[in-house]
Formats: sequence, C-alpha cells, structure tokens
Amino acid sequence: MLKVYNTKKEIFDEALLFMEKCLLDVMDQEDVLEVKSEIERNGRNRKGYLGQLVQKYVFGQELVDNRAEADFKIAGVELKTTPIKEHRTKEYIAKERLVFSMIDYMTIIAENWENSSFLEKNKLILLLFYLYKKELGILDYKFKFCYELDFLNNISNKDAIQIKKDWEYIVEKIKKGEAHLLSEGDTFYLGACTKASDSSVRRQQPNSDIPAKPRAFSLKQSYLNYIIQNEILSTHEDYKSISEESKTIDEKIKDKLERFIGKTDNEIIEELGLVINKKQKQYKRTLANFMISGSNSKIEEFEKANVKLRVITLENNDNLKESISFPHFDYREIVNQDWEHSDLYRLFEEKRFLFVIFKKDKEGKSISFQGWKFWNFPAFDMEEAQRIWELNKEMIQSGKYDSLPKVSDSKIVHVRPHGRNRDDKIETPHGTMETKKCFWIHANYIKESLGL
DNA sequence: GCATGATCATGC
DNA sequence: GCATGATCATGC
Repeated sequence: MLKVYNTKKEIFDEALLFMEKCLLDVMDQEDVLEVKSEIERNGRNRKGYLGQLVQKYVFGQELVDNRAEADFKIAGVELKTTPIKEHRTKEYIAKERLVFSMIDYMTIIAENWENSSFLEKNKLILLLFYLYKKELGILDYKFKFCYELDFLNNISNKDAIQIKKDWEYIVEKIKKGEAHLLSEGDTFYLGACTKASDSSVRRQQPNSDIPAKPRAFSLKQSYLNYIIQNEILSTHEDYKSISEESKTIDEKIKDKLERFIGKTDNEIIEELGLVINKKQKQYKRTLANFMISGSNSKIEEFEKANVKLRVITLENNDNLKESISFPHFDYREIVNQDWEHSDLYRLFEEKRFLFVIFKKDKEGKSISFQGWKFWNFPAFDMEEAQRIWELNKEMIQSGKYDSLPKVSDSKIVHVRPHGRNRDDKIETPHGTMETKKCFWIHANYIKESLGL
C-alpha cells in the first residue's frame, strides 16, 4: 500500500482530492475498526494521532513508528494538520497556534537561521486545515482546505524577514541565559510557545542555572487567522500595511514615526493633511493610526502579529495618570478556570503592545508626540500577576465582591469596574448581579516598565 | 446592544 | 495626589 510521490505537485493534488472529506470517507471498514479500538485502548485522542492517520490513509504512507510526534515527510514536504473552527462573522478562524518542533535550548545557540534545524525541517509545509467540532471524533473531522507554507519562497518576502528576526530574537535570549524569561509576546509572527504535558515541567538551559519551561516554535494564531482570511478565504478585509518594504516591523514603525517626534498634534494633522475632529474621544488613536499607516484601517502587520496599539498620554510633569484597562471578565467563568487557561494569562503571555506616547503641554491645550514602545508583559512578573488573579478568583468564589484586589494589593495589576455605568452588571456564580469589572495594569507600573 | 479603549469624577 | 468608582464615545 506504500504510495510513492515524486514531486510536490503530486502530494498537493492528493491533498486536494481529500478536501471536503473526513478520514471515515477514505478508510475501509477493517481499518476503521482497528483505529477505533486503538482509540479506545488509549483513551482520549492522542495528540498527533490525527496527523499519523492522514499520513497513512490519505497519503498511503507506512508509519515509521508510533512516536507521538507525527513526522511524516514525503518528497521533502512536511505535512501538518491544524484545526479551524466556525466563527460567527468570519466563517472560519484558527483554533490554535501552529506548533513546530521543540526548541532545544542547549543546541540551538550554535545555529544560524540559514542552517537552523527549524528551517531544515520546516522549509516546505503542506498545511491541512480541518474543521474542529467538539462533538466529533477524530475520524469525523472534515478537511476544508490546504495551504502551502514555504518559509523560503512563498511566505511573502516581507514576512520572511520578520520571521527570521523573530527566530534570532528568541535564540539571542537563550544565549543570554534567559530561556526562563521567554514569552510568546516577545516576537511578532514566530513565537516561542510553551509545550509540555503539564505546566510544572522545566528543563535545563545553557548559560543559566534557572530551569526554563519547555517551548516550541510556533506561528501565532493571529498569523494563521490572517492566512485563512486573506489567502485562503480571500475575504475582503480592509487591512492596511504599514509598508510593503522588506523590513522588520520595528524598522517600518521607525520609518513612519520618527519624523513626528516632538511635534504637536496640530502640526502632525497639518503635515498629514488630515481632517480630524479633536473632540472625538478616539482622536489620538485615530491620529496614531494615520501616522503609522496613512489610514484608520486595521493594520495588517499588527493583525498578523497580535499587536495591540494603545495610546497613552503623559501629564506635563511626565506623570502617567491613567491605568490600562482590558475587557471585563466573566465572574462565572473565572471561578472555573485555572491560571494557565485564564484570559489574563493569555493576554500577558501572548499579546504584544505598541504604546504610542503623547504628552500634554503646560496649558493642557495641545499634546505632542513623544515616541513609541513595543512592549509585552515581562515574564519575571508573571508570578505576581498570577497571585492577584488567584486572589481575585478566591474572593469571587467566597462571594466577597467588595474585596477584589485593589491597587494597594500589588504593584502591577488591580481590579476595577469597567462597564457603561454602575448598572452595567453580569451574573455571578452565586446567582447575584455585579457591576462588570476587569483587570487594570497600574499606570505607574506601565510607566516604569516602559522606562518613561 | 455590547465590547472596547480612554478618560472623567469623587473622596479621602 | 492617589485610589477607586463611574462613564463616555465609537464601532461592529
């Protein structure tokens, strides 16, 4: 039954034939029974098993062994399966990030991007997207579309440069003995995501005695979403690129923003020839968008990289008055979550921020542009964030809604109302109604962390 | 109708 | 002056 493929095209054609089908459609009765009993023996679906089955029953390849890590390379093409889910307005979105092989902290510090084991293994990938549904079994997932991911050729040039930069950033950090401080939000498209059977696992790193969480390279979920929306579904979303040049995002932003440093909002508005209502509450944000991309549309690079733009305004004495708010949490949800699966953890681990910084003038009549900073939550403060998150959970569990973490409880985050007004309430686990609240990062902490 | 980002208002 | 509470404006 071993099938031979000589070219990439033959493999891709085979994959295309499989679209709109599930494994059940292509397996015979006997195989189905065998696989089903195998699934029963091993309990829940093993990770990587779906990939192995696809390799065997769609592409007719014998499995080399039963390693959990599916490694099924044919004619230089690495096959990967990845789940999507249905979405209310966007048709499909990625269910997860796309995870590659583990980062070997000890050996990677001797590699360059060009000769990296990552590129060696992953330079040409055939991505098979299947539609995940909770109630379905592994043999019932319908495959929807496939996509060629080619890190050297078909990922557009501009992205390849950023991905190389991301890889180098991660390796630099490991070289410095800071593998334990890695975070997915450190980088733009290629991330170092945690990967272990449970969150307590640690491994050795070079140049430091501090054990680090095991991590793997991954393409951000946001990046996959961009591919799905724009390259596969061809939805016409109104994205604007910062620039089409082959530069890293850092460089592109510098190109756009540097010339405005020190200028007042009026000067910037005039220079860009904009008509903006300054009374608008969002007006600084609108201004920032125009400064970066020349429009008020979503910025392509930021969508792909899970970057959030936030405007902050310093007082004339350089004080930062306002803390940073996030979407309100769900009281009922939070008491059933653990830290590693919480919204706050995901935000702090995965999100990257671009702070656009203005400063008020003496009279408070105008503002001037001070600069910008990319930032993500520092890994060394994650434990403190967790402590406050757990405290908040405890208080909610015990119904002490007036004792949620305050500013004085931490130097980093606190909990405060965040709704339309005090009557904007949601249900609690106790069945009562409480004002919507969210986590806020202290203004002082942001200011210090940004070095302002 | 609500989420989101941002800022205003009050009281100690 | 800071901590805490409250709410506005926009866009989807």
